[in-house]
Amino acid sequence: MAGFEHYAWLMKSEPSEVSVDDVLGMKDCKVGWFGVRNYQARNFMRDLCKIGDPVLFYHSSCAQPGIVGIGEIASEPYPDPTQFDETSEYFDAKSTQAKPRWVQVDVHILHKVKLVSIAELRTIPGCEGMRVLQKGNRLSITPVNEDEWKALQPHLISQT
DNA sequence: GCCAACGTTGGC
DNA sequence: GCCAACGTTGGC
Repeated sequence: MAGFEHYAWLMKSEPSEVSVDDVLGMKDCKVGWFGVRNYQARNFMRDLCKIGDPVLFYHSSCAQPGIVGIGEIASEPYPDPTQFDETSEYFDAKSTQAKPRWVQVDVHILHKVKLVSIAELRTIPGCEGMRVLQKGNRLSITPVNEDEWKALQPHLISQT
């Protein structure tokens, strides 16, 4: 993806699976982004996520979908262990230790923010183009460019 | 619960 | 390689 522009990442999680509070309760406030089974999303992690890239932590498929926290990419890509776990819903019989099909990165949560709901997000000038707002978007990881990131800043109110 | 949109699968 | 069928996602 030559010339592909990104600055930060928006990463979606269902709070019933892993919420921002769950991550804050984990060691070093860090979580492995397991369970991605979409090639485009995988490729973002494999090829483009860099340690230190800013992350918008987003809750999806819930009563109040939206941005709930700020974090950063905290590891290089590495094989997603759940692909080898026969008891996991993310098990992939076609994946091998020698040739893992799925990778993940660690995400470190820095702090929570006051919810920026998807409805509010749609109204922020400069954020209209965000992938997460596009019809039919289903990627769990989407790039956020620098202009979108800057446009968002006044709306990100830190919460402890 | 509805339903549009999308990715994946598999027969041909 | 085409494409219909199917399953999943996710906001509403």
